[in-house]
Amino acid sequence: MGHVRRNYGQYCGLAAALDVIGERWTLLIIRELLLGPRRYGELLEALPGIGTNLLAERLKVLHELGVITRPQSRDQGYALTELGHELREPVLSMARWGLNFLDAPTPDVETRAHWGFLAVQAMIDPERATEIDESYEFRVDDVVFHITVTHGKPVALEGPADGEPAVVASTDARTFVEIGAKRLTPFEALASGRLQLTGDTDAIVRSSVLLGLMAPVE
Amino acid sequence: MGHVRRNYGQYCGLAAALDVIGERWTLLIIRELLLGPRRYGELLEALPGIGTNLLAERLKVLHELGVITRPQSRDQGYALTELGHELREPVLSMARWGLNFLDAPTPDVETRAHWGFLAVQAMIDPERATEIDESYEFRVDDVVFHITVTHGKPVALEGPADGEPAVVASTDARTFVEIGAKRLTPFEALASGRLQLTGDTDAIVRSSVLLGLMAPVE
DNA sequence: CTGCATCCGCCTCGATACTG
DNA sequence: CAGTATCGAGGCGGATGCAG
Repeated sequence: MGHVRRNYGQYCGLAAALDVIGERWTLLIIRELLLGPRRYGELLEALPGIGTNLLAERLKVLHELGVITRPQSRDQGYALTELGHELREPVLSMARWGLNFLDAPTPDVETRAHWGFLAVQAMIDPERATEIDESYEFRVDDVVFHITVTHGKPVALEGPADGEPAVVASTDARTFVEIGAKRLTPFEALASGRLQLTGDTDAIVRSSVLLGLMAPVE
Repeated sequence: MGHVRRNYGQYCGLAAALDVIGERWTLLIIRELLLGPRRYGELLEALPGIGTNLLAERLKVLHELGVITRPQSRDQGYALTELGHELREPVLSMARWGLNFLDAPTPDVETRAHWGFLAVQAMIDPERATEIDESYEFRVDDVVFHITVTHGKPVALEGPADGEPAVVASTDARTFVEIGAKRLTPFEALASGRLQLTGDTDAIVRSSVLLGLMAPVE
C-alpha cells in the first residue's frame, strides 16, 4: 500500500507533465540542474526555504521517473538525464513569461548571479542572430558565462568565452536581472555605473538586438 | 492584514512565473482558456476534482494579476488577456514534454476530445511546414478543428476548415492522444479502424510530417 | 560534513453543503 | 448557474536527529 502520488488523472500532455514537475519546488530544482550538476547541499543552498525532506523526496521521484540521475560517486552531484534536458525549452519559455512580473527587487528577495545565466538564455532570440560569428562574455558578480554565435546559431555556455569576445559586460546580479525584466535599459545601467561594457559599438548593438533589448537597426 | 500568497521570493523569471501559475490546477485552467473563453461551469466540468472554492480562488487571483478577464456579461465567460495568451508557448512546450509520460490510458483517466486540439498544437513543428498551402481537418469525437498552412506558416483553429481540406482525419479522443504520445502510429490506428483518413496520399504524408509523426521524405 | 529521515504545526487542497 | 462557507485530510516548511 505504498502511497499514490497526487495526480490529475487526465490523458493530456500538459496534465502528464504537471504530474511530474508540477509540484512545489520541482521546476526550481530543474532550473538549478539546467545550469549543471549540483550536489544535495548546493541545491539546498540555492533554494532557500525548501526544507531538506522535501528536497530529498523530489530528487527521489525525479530519479524514479527518469528525469535526473543520482550522484555516481561522492563529490559528483545530481544531473539531468536526456529527458530532463528536454525541459530546457519549457523552462526557458516560462522564465521569459515570468519576467513580466518582476517588479523592483525588495531587500527580502533572493538574487543569485547564476540565475542571470538562465535569464540570458531565456532572452536570446535565435531569429535575431543574423549572420554573425562572434561571442559575448558576461561577468555577473563572480559568475562568468558567454554566448557564442556560430553562423547565426547562438549557444550559451558557462565559463569565459574561447578567444577574444566581441563584447564583455560586467555587472551585478540584480542589475542583470532588472535589465532582463526590461525595468532598466542597458543605457541607464551604463550611465549609473552599474554596468560596464567593453567592445566596439556595433558589436554591442548586435548583442543587444540578440537579447531583445534593442530593436534591430535597418 | 490580508493574506500573503505563498511565494518563492526569488528575483528570477522562472520563480516569478511559478508564483503566478505554479499552484495546483492553475495551468490546467489556462489550458482550457487557451482553447477559447469558458464559463465557470464549463471550467468545473473540464477539470474533474478541482473543487469549486479552489476554482473561484484561482480565477480571482489570475484576474487580479492581469492574466484573465472576468465575464463581461452573463453568458460570456472567462478569457485570457494578452498577457495570458503569451502563456501559449510555455504551455504547449510543457505539453509536448509531458507526452513522454503518457502511458496506456486506464479506464479511470479522463480523456476529452478538445484536449486533442491542444495536442495538435503542441505537435506542430513549423520548421517542417515546407512551402505548402493547404489545410487539414480533424474530427475528434464531436470536436472539429483544423490546421491551415499558408505560405509555410501553420495555424491551428477551432471549427471546420475553410474551403476543401487536403486531408480529413476522423477518430476518437483516446486514439488521437495516443497517436500524439507516439504510442500508436497513424498506420496502426488506420489498420485497426480507429482512425479514418480521406485525402490523397501525398497530402497525408505532408500532414504527418508536419506533426512529427513521420520523417520527412527526401 | 553530506545526505537524508522523522516529527510536528500550519496551510493548501478537495469534497460537500449552502446561498444569491 | 455561479459562486461562498465549512471542515477533514494531506502536502508543505522548519527543526532536529542520525548514519556513512
